[in-house]
Amino acid sequence: MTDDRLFGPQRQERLMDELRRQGSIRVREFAALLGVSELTVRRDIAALASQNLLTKVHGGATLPTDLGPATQVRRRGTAAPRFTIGMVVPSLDYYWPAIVGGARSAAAAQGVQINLRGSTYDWAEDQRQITRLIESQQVQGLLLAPNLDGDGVPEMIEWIGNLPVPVILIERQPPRWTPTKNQLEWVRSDHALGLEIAVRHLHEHGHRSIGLVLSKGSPTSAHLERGWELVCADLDLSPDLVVRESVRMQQPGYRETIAQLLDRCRAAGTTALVIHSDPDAMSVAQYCVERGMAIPEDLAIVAYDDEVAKLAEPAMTAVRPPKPMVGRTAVELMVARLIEGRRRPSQRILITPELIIRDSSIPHFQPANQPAADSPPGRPTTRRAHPPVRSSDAEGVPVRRPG
Amino acid sequence: MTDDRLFGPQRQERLMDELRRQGSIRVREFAALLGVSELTVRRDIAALASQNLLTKVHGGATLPTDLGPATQVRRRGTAAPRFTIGMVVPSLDYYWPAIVGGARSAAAAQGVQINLRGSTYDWAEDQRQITRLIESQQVQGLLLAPNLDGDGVPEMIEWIGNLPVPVILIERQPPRWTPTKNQLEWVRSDHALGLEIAVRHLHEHGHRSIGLVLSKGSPTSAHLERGWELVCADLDLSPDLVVRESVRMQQPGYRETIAQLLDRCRAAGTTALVIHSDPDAMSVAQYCVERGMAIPEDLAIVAYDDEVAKLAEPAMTAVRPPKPMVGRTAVELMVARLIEGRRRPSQRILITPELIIRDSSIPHFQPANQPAADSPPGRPTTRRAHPPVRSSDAEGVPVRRPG
DNA sequence: CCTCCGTTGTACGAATCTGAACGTTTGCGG
DNA sequence: CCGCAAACGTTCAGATTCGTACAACGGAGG
Repeated sequence: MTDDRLFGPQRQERLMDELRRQGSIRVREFAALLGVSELTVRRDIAALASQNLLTKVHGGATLPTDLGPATQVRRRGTAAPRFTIGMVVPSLDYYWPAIVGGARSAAAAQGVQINLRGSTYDWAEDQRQITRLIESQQVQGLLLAPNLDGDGVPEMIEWIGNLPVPVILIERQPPRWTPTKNQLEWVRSDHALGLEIAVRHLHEHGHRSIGLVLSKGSPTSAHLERGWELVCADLDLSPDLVVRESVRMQQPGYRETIAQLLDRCRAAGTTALVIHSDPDAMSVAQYCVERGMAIPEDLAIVAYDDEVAKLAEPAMTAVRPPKPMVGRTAVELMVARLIEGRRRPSQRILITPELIIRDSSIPHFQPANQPAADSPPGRPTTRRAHPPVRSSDAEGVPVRRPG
Repeated sequence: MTDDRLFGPQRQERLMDELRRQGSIRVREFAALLGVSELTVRRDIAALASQNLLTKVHGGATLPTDLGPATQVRRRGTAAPRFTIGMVVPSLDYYWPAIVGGARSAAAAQGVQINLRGSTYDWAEDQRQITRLIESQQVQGLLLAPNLDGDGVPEMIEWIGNLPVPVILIERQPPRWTPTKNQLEWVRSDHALGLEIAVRHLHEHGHRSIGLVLSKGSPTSAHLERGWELVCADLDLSPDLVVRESVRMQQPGYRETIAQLLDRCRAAGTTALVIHSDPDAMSVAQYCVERGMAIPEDLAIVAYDDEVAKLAEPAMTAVRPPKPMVGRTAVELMVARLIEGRRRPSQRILITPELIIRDSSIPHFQPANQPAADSPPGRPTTRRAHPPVRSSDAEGVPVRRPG
């Protein structure tokens, strides 16, 4: 509670800060913001302009631009400078719609536009789409999700890094170091951690032999497998029971695969499974029910991914990758990048998936609260400000941030 | 405790302390606070300003900044929700002021307040400060940087995770998984990558035997060492020449340490060093100059950290950790967390350091004279080479195991 | 006890910062 | 092309702050 008034240099620093954030400043607004006269703001702007730290324009100031003086400061009311961001995702009907949705909603909030292209998991096709977007001259930035599993990754990264617009990878992680001036930025779900959360959830409820079913060919699998190894080592579990076959219904021979899986479980005394892709998990659950196995009691299941898990019977406990948040964060990061330019340090962001506890992992019980069966070590009995979220509360209603 | 009168140096220390806490000082207020005359305060400020410890401004003083000095503000009258964020950092006079500065400026822009506490690298003291902040009931969130090197880390993490307000760690990375409903969030500089950038810079300019000097006891060292191992493996360099002794001037016996270091360099044919902490790097550089070694030509040096590197002679090439950005990002993340509540998925953010190329790593370009004497086969041109990048070695990108 | 010297406090003119007024310029719409 | 409204910047005035000049205070040493 000192004094609201700032020193001149502080004011100027603040102004530059706002400028870097917003891309432009209007004299009137900034004067009101700081509670100083407009004249003072103009004086500050003049001083900063004389050092080439900003460009004076009628109505305010903008970041100094190499491309000649900017047009005109945005009028009040418009939320932000308008950009168009290109987005190329490998699929428009699986996994990605939620990410695109998050990106769109963030774009709307930021006053920018998304130019979406569906591609495939093939790099050549990606390249085609990207080239087309660039050549259209309509996009100032790109959100990409190329497949980084195959060969030629360094070449891909270099090609991407040399595009004339900033790029942010979504749900992809390039090599540690990229041969570009600014390291390539990315935003992705931390699937390894998501898997770990699932396994620890099962472990906390007494399961000591846990298996993992992976969908072959998904870029996610690699992360899941890594998380699997780490968590098994930490919890002293055997990491051996891993199946790398899709057990989805459409898959030919899926029943045999499931049968073999269950045999292995029986042999190893395994009481819980984490299954990648909730349709696969549902497939296993249904098979079990047909065979007379009770789902949480005889075999606990946690699905990885939460597209349809809540529709299953019983409703599936599932790890929900933060897809909308990935899209949203990528857009916000891109807007910041576009506004602040290449001097902004690059960021790499991991977002944590969420465990949605439903009925396939722990027995459904009545409101009368009973602590988990046998609680392994590390039960923080401290005060919980907010109780953990149970299934019913996860309606699938996306949380939209205000603004 | 003592008599109410302080001696000059004590007063100045107090002033610096207040300055680091508040980001700025007003002569009138500080004079009233200490019960001395304003003139005395001005004299103190003038003295400190002459040592570049602060920047004198009309009405008081601010922390020194690169350009147009100043930082913090308090915004008023706008509709943004008001929060107060507690911040506990282990030191107020080394490394952290820049982070605090970034946090303050972001806080100003977001219309929130920072309640800063200086602590030590000792957990008990941290705990005391944190408890005090919580009990004051004045903070809605906490930015913490506890020392995670010693024992009892799981307990610390759990204690932190059960605080009644959200927490974000800055420049610290807790274990992969934390036993809280929402995984603990953090924002930190990617020092490992920063080191890699430094090494690759040297590698690009022809150096094939590179050494590393680490400051013992710094939390940063572990990250640097990790980056060192990774980059050496990638570039096929020997990772053996690592010194873990401070070579700073104050250090007793630093000259012997440097002498031994240079002996090892000579023996191994090492032509370049990365040295943690720019004062240490300057110390080595000065020693070399005294011994008649030319700095970029006979031994290239990249300093890690960029507090004073630009003041050296020759000006030091340095890796600059993105400290202000770390502070800023943490505040922005906290504000988002406070607005959106605990349903917002947690994020972990890595920010890339920046390589500031000055004169200690590549020969200063001279227009008329000879090209660089007989430096290693690097080109003084600015064209960027494209060093090889191995594909699947990135941290977090697992190698798929057969069977 | 006295003097020397460094530090601190008071006084006051100079310098700086800020804001209001007002004539001039710029941008925008008809 | 013209006119209006907003934005700009020069000028002046009020308030605050700065720093030199000089006096007062207190400890160290002779």
